[in-house]
Amino acid sequence: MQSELQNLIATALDELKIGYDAITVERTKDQNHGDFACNIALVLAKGLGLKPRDLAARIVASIELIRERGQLGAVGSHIARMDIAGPGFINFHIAEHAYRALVPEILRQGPDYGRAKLGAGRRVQVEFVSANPTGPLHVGHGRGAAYGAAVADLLEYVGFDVHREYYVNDAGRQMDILGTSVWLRYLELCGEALDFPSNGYKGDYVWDIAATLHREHGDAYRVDMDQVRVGLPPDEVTPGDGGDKEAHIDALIGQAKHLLGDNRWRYVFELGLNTILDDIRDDLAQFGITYQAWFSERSLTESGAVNRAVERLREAGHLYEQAGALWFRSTAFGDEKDRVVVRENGQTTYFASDIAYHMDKLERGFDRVIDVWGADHHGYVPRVKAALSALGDDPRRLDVLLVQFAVLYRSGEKVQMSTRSGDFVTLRELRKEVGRDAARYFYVMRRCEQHMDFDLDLAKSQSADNPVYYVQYAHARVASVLQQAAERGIALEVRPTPDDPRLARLVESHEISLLKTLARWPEAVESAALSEEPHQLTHYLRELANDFHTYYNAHQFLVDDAELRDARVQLILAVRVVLANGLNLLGVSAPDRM
RNA sequence: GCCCUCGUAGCUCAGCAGGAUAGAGCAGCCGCCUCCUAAGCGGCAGGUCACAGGUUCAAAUCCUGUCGAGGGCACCA
Repeated sequence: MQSELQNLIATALDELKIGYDAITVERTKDQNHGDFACNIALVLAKGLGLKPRDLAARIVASIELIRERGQLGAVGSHIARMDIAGPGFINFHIAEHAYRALVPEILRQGPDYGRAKLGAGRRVQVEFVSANPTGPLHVGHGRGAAYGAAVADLLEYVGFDVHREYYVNDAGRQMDILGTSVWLRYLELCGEALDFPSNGYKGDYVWDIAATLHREHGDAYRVDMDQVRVGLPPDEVTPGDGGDKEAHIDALIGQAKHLLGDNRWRYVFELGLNTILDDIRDDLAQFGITYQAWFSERSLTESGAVNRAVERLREAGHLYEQAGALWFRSTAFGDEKDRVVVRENGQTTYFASDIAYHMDKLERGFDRVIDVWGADHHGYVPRVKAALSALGDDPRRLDVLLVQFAVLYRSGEKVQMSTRSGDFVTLRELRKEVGRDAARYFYVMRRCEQHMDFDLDLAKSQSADNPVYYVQYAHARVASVLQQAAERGIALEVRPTPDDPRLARLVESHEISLLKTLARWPEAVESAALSEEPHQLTHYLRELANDFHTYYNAHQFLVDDAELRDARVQLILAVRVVLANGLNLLGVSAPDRM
């Protein structure tokens, strides 16, 4: 509709021999301004030395002329009226019959109503969550999960070929700390007395993994604590007690690797990694999120991709040595400071892996690559983009979406969290407490760059205040009406046929406004997808549900007049289709009964 | 100190590739079930769009500065 109007105005301007750059046609905010508005007269008036309203009048007159010549086609009959308003806007009023014709169309398309081909099959990779497998997902990851999944699903819906990926940080010091934590808990289960390191992972899940090791392998991994303690620098138990928790945990990792030997260390390490990864995978699946790939960081080293990336940077002349380390001159590409890629000890950094990973992504041929990261990683964006530029790639192919933290509130109180101490709310606990639907919906209600207050009490409440139930209830109500019809033995004739004359019976203001809202759905999807803002969907759905509830309260659907009844039922069936499509895109169920 | 994000109604937030009288949900007040689920609907009230400049036909929206909130500035991941 919008593009048809744009073409129409373009034709009129050509006719008037007026040049222009772009024509914007927008939905109006105010019903009194019609359905669509165009500001072209305001934009062009000054250059032409005309008053905006006069120019607008000439454009409208030109359109009328074209219409009289019968050169407008279908659009011509869709425009009921054109007004010149305010400072010089041209307002278009769309005929009601154009809206009514949408009902059979929506019913015919069903789950595909709103689907688009904008992406034209272009390949997009969306990487999201990618939390370190050092513990279960917590509520912070939940937001990235819900948001990333919604963006991916939206892009797919508008025609992109979407590849969802989870980057598994299965290498590095944090994983070593996890392996060591598991082993120490295991030693405790074996009866060894020890002071658990302040920097170790203290969550109960570490005990669980240790218990598995103990149950399946008895004392096979046991080492005398006196041996472990040899040469161990003191831990920092309370701040300022002279200990060093970093040095302490690093020494413990060294002891674990040394005392267990390669094979046994590897086993403990893998047990921890795999147990947690399985848990994360299961957790996300129950949250309605599945991936096309789980990409291992270690595989980048093993396949030689990391070395290859470093080599490419070296060949391009972007590396230099200093203080025994190899640095990437990222400042040449807008970063704040240069970054180390190979450490003094010869090990590559996490950043080097990330360069290799992003290089790999682009080599795999994705037209676009989207990373969903926590906002705490924002400082990381310039250096990754710098690396892509240095490799000769276009950094604009990478889009990094930063998700702000979610702060939980319970009875008005902020819920405190800290990963390391094990004192955090897991995603699993959140799902258990508020349910998958509420969690998925609440997480995407806000723009991702907006700090979010997650009100647990509201998410749990089965009341009108809860926006999820509000939308789901509208869906359930439609089902309920059908149920009623069946119980009363009313035979509904609601198979969609084009030009169904009975639809002309939809004349109430509630019906017209509902039709207009339904017509906006494809635009809402397109806008939400292209701007990567699923919250636009939640706003749209609330509006649609509100229009429906208002209609429900104002009019009876199952009336005696069969024509009117069938027309109304078709309308609410169309509402059900759109509600279901919207909820489905957000990973929320569309129940028939509540 | 430098960088990023944010500041809109009592609260939580939309609106921000400039557009017409700044919207919604909670909370508050007043109404609506002999009728398809009241998990619903209608109405009233509520604003210096943090502040100060600038850009222009037009600024909550763009630019600069100030103040405030959060985050980031590792040879950690």
